[in-house]
Amino acid sequence: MSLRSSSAPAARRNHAPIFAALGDETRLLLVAKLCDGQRRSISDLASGTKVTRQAITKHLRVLENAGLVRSVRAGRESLYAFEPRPMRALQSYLDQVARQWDDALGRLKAFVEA
Amino acid sequence: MSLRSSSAPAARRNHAPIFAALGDETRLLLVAKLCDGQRRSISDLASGTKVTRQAITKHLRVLENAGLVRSVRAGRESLYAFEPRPMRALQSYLDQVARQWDDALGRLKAFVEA
DNA sequence: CGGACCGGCAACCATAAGGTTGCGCATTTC
DNA sequence: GAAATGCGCAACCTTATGGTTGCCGGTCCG
Repeated sequence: MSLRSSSAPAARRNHAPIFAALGDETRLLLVAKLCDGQRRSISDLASGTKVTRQAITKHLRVLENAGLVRSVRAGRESLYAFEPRPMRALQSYLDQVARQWDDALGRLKAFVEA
Repeated sequence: MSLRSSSAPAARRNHAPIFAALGDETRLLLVAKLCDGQRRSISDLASGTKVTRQAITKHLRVLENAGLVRSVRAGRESLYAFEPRPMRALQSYLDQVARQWDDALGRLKAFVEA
């Protein structure tokens, strides 16, 4: 399946927001903190960063809209947890691109050696 | 190696711009077109899209600054080629995160069954 | 009950991002 | 040489993004 087949545009439309959500240093930090499986509160996640709690809240919402984290309200605090599915989707997308590239190189090599 | 080890911040600083560069539908389309190994001119890449040539030029510059493509001037046209290294870096970063997540799940499972 | 803690909401600000139009300059092509 | 093609640059516009401050409502704990 080529990346330009009929289903590819949908794939791009789906993957672009996830890439965008990961395209920020602060959000990558949040993902790194959360992917150890622990649920964490906003204040917990904000401590140790240079920005305010509200900024972290905004970043968490971006991640949540991309499906990369999930939040549950627990008493007075809301706990965030990592959600692995979108990143697995990115992995297979990158694998597709890499495979396409390797195939192209393979054909070029075969052509040169012919 | 944990994602929060001393070298992890540098990794995030390096990877965030690449994720950001891929976080746009139009740029994902450009990457998909280019990862077949063919060099293409700007006008070529712009044909078939809904935006103007200048918009495509801007997107190509973003991709180039992220190291995802390389451009060579050839006569009156400038040809763009895919550059695989940054995406390979993203692959291993995503693999790291996934591994960390899987390890955490494994520990949780072991704890529950203990 | 009263204070401390957690978080949501709204307003606001500065800058970046994505896109357009217009123009000019090389390079091809006829 | 003249027309057409490919591109870069600059100006401009609109909206998104990342961040802040201030305030207010729950919730927990003494």
